[in-house]
Amino acid sequence: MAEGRTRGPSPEKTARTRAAIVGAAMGEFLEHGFAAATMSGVAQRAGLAKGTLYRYFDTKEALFAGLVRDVATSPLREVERLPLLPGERVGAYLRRTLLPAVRIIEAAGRADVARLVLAEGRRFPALVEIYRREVYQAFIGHIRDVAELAFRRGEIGDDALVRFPYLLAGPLWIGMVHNGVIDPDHPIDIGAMFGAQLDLLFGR
Amino acid sequence: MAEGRTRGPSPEKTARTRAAIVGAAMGEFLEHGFAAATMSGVAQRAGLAKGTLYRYFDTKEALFAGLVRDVATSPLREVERLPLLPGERVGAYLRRTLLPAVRIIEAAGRADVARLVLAEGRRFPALVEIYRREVYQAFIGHIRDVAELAFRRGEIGDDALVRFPYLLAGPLWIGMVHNGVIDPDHPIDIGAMFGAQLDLLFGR
Amino acid sequence: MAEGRTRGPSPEKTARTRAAIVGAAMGEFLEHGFAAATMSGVAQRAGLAKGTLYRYFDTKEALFAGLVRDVATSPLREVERLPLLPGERVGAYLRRTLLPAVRIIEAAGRADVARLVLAEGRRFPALVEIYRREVYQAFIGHIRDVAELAFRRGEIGDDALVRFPYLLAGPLWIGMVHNGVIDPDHPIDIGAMFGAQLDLLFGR
Amino acid sequence: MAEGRTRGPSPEKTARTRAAIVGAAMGEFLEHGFAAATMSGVAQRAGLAKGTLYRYFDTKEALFAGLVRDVATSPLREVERLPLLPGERVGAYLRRTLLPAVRIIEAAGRADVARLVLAEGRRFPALVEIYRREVYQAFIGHIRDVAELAFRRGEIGDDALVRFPYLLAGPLWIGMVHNGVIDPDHPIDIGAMFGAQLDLLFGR
DNA sequence: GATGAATGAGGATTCATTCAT
DNA sequence: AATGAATGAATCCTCATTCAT
Repeated sequence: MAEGRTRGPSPEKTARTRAAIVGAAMGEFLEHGFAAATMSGVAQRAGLAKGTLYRYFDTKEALFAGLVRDVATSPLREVERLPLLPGERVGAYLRRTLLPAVRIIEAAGRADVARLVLAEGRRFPALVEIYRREVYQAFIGHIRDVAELAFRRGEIGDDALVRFPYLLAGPLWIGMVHNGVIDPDHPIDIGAMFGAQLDLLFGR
Repeated sequence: MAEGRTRGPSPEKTARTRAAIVGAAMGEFLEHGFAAATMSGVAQRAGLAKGTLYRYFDTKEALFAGLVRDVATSPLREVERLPLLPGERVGAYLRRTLLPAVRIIEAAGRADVARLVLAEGRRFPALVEIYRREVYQAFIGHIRDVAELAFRRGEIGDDALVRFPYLLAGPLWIGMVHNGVIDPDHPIDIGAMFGAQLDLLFGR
Repeated sequence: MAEGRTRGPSPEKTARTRAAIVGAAMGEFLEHGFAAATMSGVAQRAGLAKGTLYRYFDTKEALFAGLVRDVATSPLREVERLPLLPGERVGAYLRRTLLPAVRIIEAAGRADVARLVLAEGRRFPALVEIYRREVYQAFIGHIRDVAELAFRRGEIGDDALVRFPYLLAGPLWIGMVHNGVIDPDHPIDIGAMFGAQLDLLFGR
Repeated sequence: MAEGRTRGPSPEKTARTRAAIVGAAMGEFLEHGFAAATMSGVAQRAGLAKGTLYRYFDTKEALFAGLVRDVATSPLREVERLPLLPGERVGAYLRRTLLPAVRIIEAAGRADVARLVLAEGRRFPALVEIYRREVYQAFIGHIRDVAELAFRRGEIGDDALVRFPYLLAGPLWIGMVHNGVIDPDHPIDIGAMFGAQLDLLFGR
C-alpha cells in the first residue's frame, strides 16, 4: 500500500488519462488535420467525455500544442548525442547512429507529426518554434558539428556539408513526403537512400 | 430577337470569372488551409457573391480540386523537357536548366501549393494523384532519365542517382520547408545548396 | 411596380426581419435575463433560423446592445421637450406632460427595459452608457431645467428640485420596481403617486 | 476511542463552512448574476472543493435562495423598530434613525443584493417573496405606521405619505440605482437627497 | 466529511449550401 | 447570370452535478 496518498484520484491515473488524450489527439489530428479534427473525435478515441479533455487542455489549440510538444521533446534526442567511438570516422559514425534512427522515426509516427507541423505551421508559429528548436535545429546542429569535425580531420574534401548540413536532412524529408503522402504504395527505402547520400558525402 | 449574339454571357467573361475564382481560392486556401478556408472568403477576394461561386464549382471540395488541377497542369513543365545541348554534359545541363527553375518555383507560390497538397493530401487522394502524376513524377522521371544517360556515358561513377533520383529533389524540399515554414527569417540559399548537391553527384 | 429595385431581397424585408429579431429578443431577454436567454429562444420567437440572427447581430451581446439602443433612442423623447404654454406654471406643465408619459412608459415595456439595464448594467457598461445618455440624463436634465425656471419664477420656495432633480424620478423607479417585480399583484397607481410628489414640490 | 467527542465534524465547523460558502456566493452572484455565476467560482472564493458545496446546498438555486434568505433576515431590521423619543416629532425621528441607516445600506452591499433580487426576481418568485416580506414590506410598513402617527398628530398636512409610503423609498432607490449602476463616477449624496425629501414631507 | 476528476447536456457561433429575387 | 438573405447541421466550449477515493 502506498503511503502519503492525498485524497482524491491518484496522480498516476491523471497521467494515464493525459496520455490517453494525447494519443487520441495524435490519431485524430493526423487523420484529419487540425481544423477538421474534432474534440468529440478525440474524446471518443480516448474513451472519455468531451468535457474531460478540457480539464487537461484549455482549447483545441492547446491540445494540438501539447501533442507537438510531447513528441518534440522526447526520444530520438539521445540518438543525436551518441559519442563517436575511438578512432571511428565520421561517415561510419553517422551510418551507425542515424540509419537506425531513421527506422525509428518512420515507425513511431514521428514523420507524421513532422508533416503535420509543416502542414499547419503557418497558422501555429508557436508550434513551429518548438519544433524548430527541439527537433530541427537539434538535428541540423548535430550534423553541422560532426561535419566540421570530419572537415578538420580531412575525411571530407570540401565543406559542402558544413555549409549545408541540410543535405543530410533532404533525403529524410523527401522520403517522408513520398512514403507518407505522395506514393505510399511504392515506398522509397529511406535507409538505403540515406546511405547513398552518405556515400556521396563521405565516400564509400 | 437578334440571332448570333445572344443576351447571355460571353464565354470570355465566364472564363475570366472562373479564373478570378481560382485565383481567389488559391489565396484563401494557402492562407487558411482547406478546412479553415471559407467560401465567403473566396467570394470576397474574387469580388463576387457567394452564390456565384456555386455556378462554377459545385462544392468547396470541387473548387479545391479545380485549383490544384489548374496549378498542377501548368508551367514549369517546359523547363523539364529542355533538350541537352550538343556535347553538353548532364551535370552542366542540370545546372543550366534547374537552377533557374528553382528560383521560379520559389517565387511563384508553387512551393506553397506543394505544402498545401502535403497538408491536405491524406484527405484528398484524388488531388495527390493529380499532383503525383503532373508534378512529382514528371520531375522525378526526368531526373531518372538524365541520370541514366549520365551513367551510360560514364559521367557519374555509380548509379545512386538512377536508383534514387529523389536525391535531387531532397534539397528542393528541405529548402522549401526551411524557407517557407521552419525558419523563414534565416533562409537557405536553395540554389547554392542545390548546386552543392550537383557537385556531389557530378563532380565540380 | 416599383422601379429602381436592386437585385436580391428588398430592404424593407430586411428591416422587417431586423425588427422581428429585436422584438423577439426583447421578449427573451426580459423573460430570462441576459445570461439565461438563448439565441435559440430568440430565433424561435422570431420564426427564424439561428444563423439568421447572426446576419444582423454579431453576438448575443450585440443583440442585447441593439435592443437597448433601439429602445433608448426612441419615443418618449418628444414628451420631454414639449414647450410650456404661455403663462403656464411649471407644476401644471409637468402634470400635463409627464403624467401621460408615465402611462406610456408603463404600457410599452419601457419599464421592463429599464429594469433589464439595471439588472445587467454592471456587466454591460456600454449599455449603461447609452441608457444614461439617451434616457436618464435626458430626463434628469429636463427636470433640472424646468426646476430652475420654476425657482427663478418663484414658483417653488427652495431649490431642492434644482439640486436633486432625481426627486421626480424616484416615484417612477419605486413604482416600476414595485409593480414590475416586488408586488405586481398589488400595483401602485404610479400616476397618482407621481402626482402626490408633484404636489409636495409645487403645492397643489 | 474517546466517547463524547466523536471523530465527526463539530457543529461549529459546519456552521463556519456554511457561512464561508454563503459569503463566497454573495460575491460571486453579485459580480456575475445568477446565471453567469459558477459553482466553481463560489468554491474557489470559499477555499473549498466544488463537491463540498453540495453537502450544504443541493443545487445552485438552493444556494442562491439560501444567500438571499440569510441577507434578508438580518440587520437593518433593528433600525426600523427604534422607538420614538418622548416628545419627538416624526420628521425628526425619521431623520435621526433613517439617515444613518441609509449609510449602512450603501456600505454593506445591501443595495447590491436589492439589485440582484430585482435582476433575477422574475425567475425566482420565491426569493422575491422573501425579500418583499422581510425587507420591503417591513420598511414600507414602518413608514406607513409613523406616517399615520404624524398625520394624526397633525404634523403633516395631508395624507400623501400615508397613501404612498413609497415616497420615502423613492429617493433610496433612485440613489442606489444612480450610484450603483447608472453613474457611479458622479454619485448623488443620498443622505442629503433623503433629507430634502423629508423636508418636503415634514417641513424643515 | 472533503476532494476534484469525470460526465454530458446545453448553448454560442460558424459556414457550406440553397433559392427567391 | 448574379446576388446575398436564410438555413441548420456541426463544432467548440462551459459548467452543474456526481462519485470513487
